[in-house]
Amino acid sequence: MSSYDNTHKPAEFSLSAQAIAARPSPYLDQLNPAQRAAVEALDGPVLMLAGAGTGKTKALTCRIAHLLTTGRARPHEILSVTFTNKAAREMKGRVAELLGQSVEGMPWMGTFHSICVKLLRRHAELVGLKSSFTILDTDDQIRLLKQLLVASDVDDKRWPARQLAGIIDQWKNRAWGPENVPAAEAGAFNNRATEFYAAYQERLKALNAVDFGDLLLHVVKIFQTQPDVLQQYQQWFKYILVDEYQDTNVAQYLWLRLLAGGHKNICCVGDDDQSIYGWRGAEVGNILKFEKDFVGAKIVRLEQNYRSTPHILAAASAVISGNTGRLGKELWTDLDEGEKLRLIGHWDAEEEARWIGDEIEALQQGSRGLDKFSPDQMAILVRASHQMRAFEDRFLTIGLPYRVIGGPRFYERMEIRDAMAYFRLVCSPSDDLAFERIVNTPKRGLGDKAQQKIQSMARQEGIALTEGARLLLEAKGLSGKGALELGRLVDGLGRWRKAMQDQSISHQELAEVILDESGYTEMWQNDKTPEAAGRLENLKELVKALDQFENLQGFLEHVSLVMDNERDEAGEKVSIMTLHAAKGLEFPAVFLPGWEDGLFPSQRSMDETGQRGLEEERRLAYVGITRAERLCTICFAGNRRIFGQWQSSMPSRFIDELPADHVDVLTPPGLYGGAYGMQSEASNLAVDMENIGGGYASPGWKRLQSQSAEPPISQPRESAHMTIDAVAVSSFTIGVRVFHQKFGYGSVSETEGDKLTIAFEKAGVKKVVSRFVILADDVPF
DNA sequence: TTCTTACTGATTTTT
DNA sequence: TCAGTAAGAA
Repeated sequence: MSSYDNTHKPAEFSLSAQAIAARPSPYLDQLNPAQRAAVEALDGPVLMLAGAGTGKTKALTCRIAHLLTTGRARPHEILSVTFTNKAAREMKGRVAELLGQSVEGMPWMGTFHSICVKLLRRHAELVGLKSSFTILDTDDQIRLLKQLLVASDVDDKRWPARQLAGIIDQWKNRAWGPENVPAAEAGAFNNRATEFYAAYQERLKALNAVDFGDLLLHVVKIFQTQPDVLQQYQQWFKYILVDEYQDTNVAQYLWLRLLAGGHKNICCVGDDDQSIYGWRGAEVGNILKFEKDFVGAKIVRLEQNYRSTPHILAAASAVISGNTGRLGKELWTDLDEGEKLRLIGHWDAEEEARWIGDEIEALQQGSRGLDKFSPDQMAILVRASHQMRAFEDRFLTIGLPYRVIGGPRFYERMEIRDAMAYFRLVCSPSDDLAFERIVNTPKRGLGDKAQQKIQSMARQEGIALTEGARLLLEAKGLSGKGALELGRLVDGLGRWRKAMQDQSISHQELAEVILDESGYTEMWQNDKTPEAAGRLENLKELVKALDQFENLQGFLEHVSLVMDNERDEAGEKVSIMTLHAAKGLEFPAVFLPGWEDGLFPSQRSMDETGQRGLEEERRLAYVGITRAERLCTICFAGNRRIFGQWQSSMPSRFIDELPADHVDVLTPPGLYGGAYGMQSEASNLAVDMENIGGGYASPGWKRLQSQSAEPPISQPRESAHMTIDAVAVSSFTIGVRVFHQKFGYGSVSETEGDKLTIAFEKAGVKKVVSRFVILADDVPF
């Protein structure tokens, strides 16, 4: 049967286990040699370097199946960690499929966070918490910090709570407690970050609450300080599997190291080339130094790609080869050659969106000489979400069905969070954060002053806000509408709580009653904004989701970690998403717009983390290209409106890194078709392309572009030739009348280097780079 | 207290 | 550009 090394068999390899092991393992036959090696190397540390599209999940799930089938471990002895709930679900499903039975018995398959919740609920008292602790999300976290800042008289304009939250998160990612922050880092936030960090942790403890970072950190702390507890789990988890290891942060790394310290059977799967979450604390270093951390580690490379054509792989490999310090992989495929990548430049983002829209329609019809692609086989992957708008606008006008993936998660929506705050308050009346959130939502006439009275009453008596409110009412500390409404709220909370305890109605009905009687539903019904209907819809969905849980309590415990945005909108639609959201997905045809320096690679990335940032951007490019199965189209635009300002840019330096042999350069029809009335002579392609971005001097682009034998798609219709004059900067002085391609006529009102402020007759006052306007007198008519 | 208007400042976002 | 917030008006 399998070929694993017998000398590594555990001593307690019992007869029954052997009998189980004798069962056939047909799944092994579906694996290629590398995958099979990764599956069969069961003992000791293993690093599975799985390139994009190499069947990583298959190997991982087969490994679990193999552990079970060979009797190495029982389902509850395998710790299997992923980053997302989606990945965990998929893994569960696929293991079940392999084994032909459900894996309900794998309680330790889940996300880092969900597993930590489970551990922390068991051992909460060891870090001074009660096991009923609540989990705060980013929103609660920021509001809490804001309170601390206000209490310390910090101007939260100069020092926003959001920024402090970011700093604390980063520190938690690196497993630094308030005492451990290195002196070199402590200068952040006006030298007060550590101080507020400590205060924040105090406050969390008082509220019996944790944030996402704490979930890991507390567990690590327990493991570090309670050897007996650690040992118990080290022995319990015979085998550990980790997905997306390149995305682990320091805290997660420590957690894994501690847990793997016993049996040392840890298998980490990842791809250093797909590490794109460095800005969130992920440490590529973790995967790079795996061999050092886990002595005797076996490294298996999965390099056969089943997803993409050779052209696509060649392009991806060429781009990623620009990075240093890689573990190194060479993807290959035995698929047919397929289409080269396509590269095309446009005048601006609208033109880019128009062209991609047209192209998608053409591909649907099969009129590009290729197979037909249905809309759901095509995706547009952008660097930044603001790029999506142009596509949405365009697709709406041409009636192309699309779906945006990503965006705010379900449970992050305002209405869901409000509703949950009500539920929280009913379940635990001392949840002050929840109380603050909903006292005046819907509007009850309880403004700052009334809320302060409640606060001071509660603080005086050392009680929760709900109680404080009750006392305040009894003491007649409020009057008028506010008093009446607050009374109704307090009564309501008591009534709902009682109903919950009596179990007189189902928890679903209770939820509806709460939302109705509190006036929350009504608030949205009376709302005239276009979103209101959707919000009511979401609330309905929330109530529906309750039926998967025993009671409100159970729902609240899981919801913050488990509810995601998996709305599988039916229908064939083109997907629009960020490159980050696309990781792990694949599409037959992929469009990668916005490949311009400054946008992609993002200027900010490069400014903030320099070379490291650039390399992460390059990995993002690699992720983007490798999403494509058969057709990959890269676009860039010469001009883009960013924050309302027109900016021109150079094609991305990553375009220079594309291998010319694998790329077709297309000619944008808009240049000739006169979408903007701009005409040029067909033979003048090079000149015009230079003008698009304002002097495209990038050598790679010139090289690619000169190779292109592609004739113009459409011929000039009119003879009027407009030259964009790049040397005329000096002739733009204040008061001069000028003409701009897009904005029309206007007069210069200010000059600043090569930037002009122009009052356009139709388009209003704009700042424009001088090379995009010409003197009105020179307009050839 | 709440509604309105002016201002500011802005990637990526698994949990 | 536009969303989210902060200070002023009813």
